[in-house]
Amino acid sequence: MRPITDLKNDIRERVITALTLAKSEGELSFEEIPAFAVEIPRDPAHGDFAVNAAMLLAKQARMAPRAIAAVLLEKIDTAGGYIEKIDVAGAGFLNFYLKQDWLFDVPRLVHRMGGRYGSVDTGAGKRVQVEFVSANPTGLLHMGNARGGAIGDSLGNLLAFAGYDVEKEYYINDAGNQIRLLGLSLDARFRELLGEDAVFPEDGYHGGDVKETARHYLEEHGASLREKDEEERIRVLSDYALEEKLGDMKRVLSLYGVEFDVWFSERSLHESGKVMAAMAELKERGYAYEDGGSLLLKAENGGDGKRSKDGQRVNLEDKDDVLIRANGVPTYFAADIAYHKDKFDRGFDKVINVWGADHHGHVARMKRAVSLFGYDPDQLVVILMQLVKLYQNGELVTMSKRSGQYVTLEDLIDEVGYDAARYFFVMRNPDSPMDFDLDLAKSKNADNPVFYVQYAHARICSILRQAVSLGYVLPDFAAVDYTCLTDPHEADLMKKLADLPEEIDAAAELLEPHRLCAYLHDLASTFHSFYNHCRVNCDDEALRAARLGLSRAAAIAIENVLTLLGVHAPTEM
RNA sequence: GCGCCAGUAGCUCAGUUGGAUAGAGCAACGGCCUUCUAAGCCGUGUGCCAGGGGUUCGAAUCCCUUCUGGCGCGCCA
Repeated sequence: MRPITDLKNDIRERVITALTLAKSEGELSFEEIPAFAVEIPRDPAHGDFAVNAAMLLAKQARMAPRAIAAVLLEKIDTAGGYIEKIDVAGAGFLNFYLKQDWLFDVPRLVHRMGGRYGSVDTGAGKRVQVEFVSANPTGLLHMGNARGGAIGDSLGNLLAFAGYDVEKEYYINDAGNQIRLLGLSLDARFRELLGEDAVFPEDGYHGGDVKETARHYLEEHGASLREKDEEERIRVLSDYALEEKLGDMKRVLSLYGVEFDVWFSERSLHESGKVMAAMAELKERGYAYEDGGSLLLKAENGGDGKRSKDGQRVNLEDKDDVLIRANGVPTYFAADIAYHKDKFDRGFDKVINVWGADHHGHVARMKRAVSLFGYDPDQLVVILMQLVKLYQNGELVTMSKRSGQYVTLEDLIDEVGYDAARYFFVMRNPDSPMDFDLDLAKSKNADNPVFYVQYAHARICSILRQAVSLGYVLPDFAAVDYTCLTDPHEADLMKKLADLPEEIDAAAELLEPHRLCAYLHDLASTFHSFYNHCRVNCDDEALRAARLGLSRAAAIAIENVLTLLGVHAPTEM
């Protein structure tokens, strides 16, 4: 049930009927009806809905847009009663002014649907996978992961609310060189702890967390590992670290309100033979070839391995990519190909990856790889997040795994709180680089927009408590008569509430959860304004019931959206 | 060199997938609580939407181009 969509469709039908009629009566001449828009004008003075059909038709019909609009104005059937009037305005807009009756159904609809209000069925049960965070288990979760976590989790919730069947997945990079390097780093720390003069690997992980892990292993299992050979030590220590670090990541992500449906292990792809099987298939299909013991993926444009003078790649389409090295070890690219093939083999209609912008060079290759297995590359969508820069005391905080100096997600949650962290990250368009001012975020003041929204919710809860404490009996809000809500502030709030399903639909289709924050701010603002102009707990019983119901409906909408964002809706502040 | 992303008010950013007079928060100033939460409301002003071309009834939005910044272009992941 979507009031605004229903109204738009109805207006659209009436305009199409009028166009057809005008054509058959010879008043307008055109081949086909253009794809015109029925939209809500920014300026309320331009009516409730505006139609731009006349402008789009001008060339075909060889008439001035306003003249066309004037014809349509005569032809549009306004029977049915909800159209107050139609005007021709501006360059040829048809502005529809509606009677307000439809608005009074909105609060009732909100109360009937409750926690489901705003949900739509656009997704029609299609299966969507959202993969995000997927941080390397060699370190701690950092600001980039925090941004990805907020965006990915909210996006997953949003898509589910829009009717998709959603799975959230975390890809564990538990194979490859980095894990070996982690093992070497751990081994060095382990032996240091035992008083040996261990050589720390050149590119090793210097983070204090690695030392901690080595110490934990020693405390738990003793020093006997020292007697084993190096490969054994590395294997045991890296396995131990993986378990510990993954457990810790799950703990922190849980603090952050992020839970995954599936934790998918890269290593399992290798061990099950899926990586090699995918490579064999590429070779069979003629997309890959062997060269000196290694396997290469043929480039799209012939693949002569062309490079510019400075030795750098000319462009992605011209260069063959290595899949399996001469020593038989598959590259990360090979594993990722197998991983994405596996995703689609699992039957998802759409696969969404949330990646850092530093991986953007990988996107085109991955889409192509997917297409080589016969899947539609458009079904793979990669959301690239620009990087997060941390500032403290006005200076850039550099983050480096090598140096081991970075602010972790857990630090952030401790300092700014769970709600603010989630909201702050999802609020911004992923395309924009983000400067995160730690001092600003730490200062728990009203600068943070999440408080503004939460305050509206808490305020409404307080009003309802007040009503009860005054001895008012709260009616069934789904059955209240709202026709007494004639103040413009009340109309604005009902309209804003009616808009939620449209916002959900748009945000889900565009994969842009940050739109929800903009909507929340608008809704909260509209409510605050209403609150300051209309006394809710007034003496008039009918008006009071309607205003309480309207307020409560606003609280439901706020809570529903905050829940999608993984943010609490406090009942008092 | 090639590619991706960005450039909008003093600052941080939106901008409903091409609509009418470009918006919000912060910051500044002035009003509003002896009745529902002042973390709020109301009011005051600020823009060569980076520059230049083009597309059309209409462009911050689409195309081309220049400039600036970020990020990539590996038998790392």
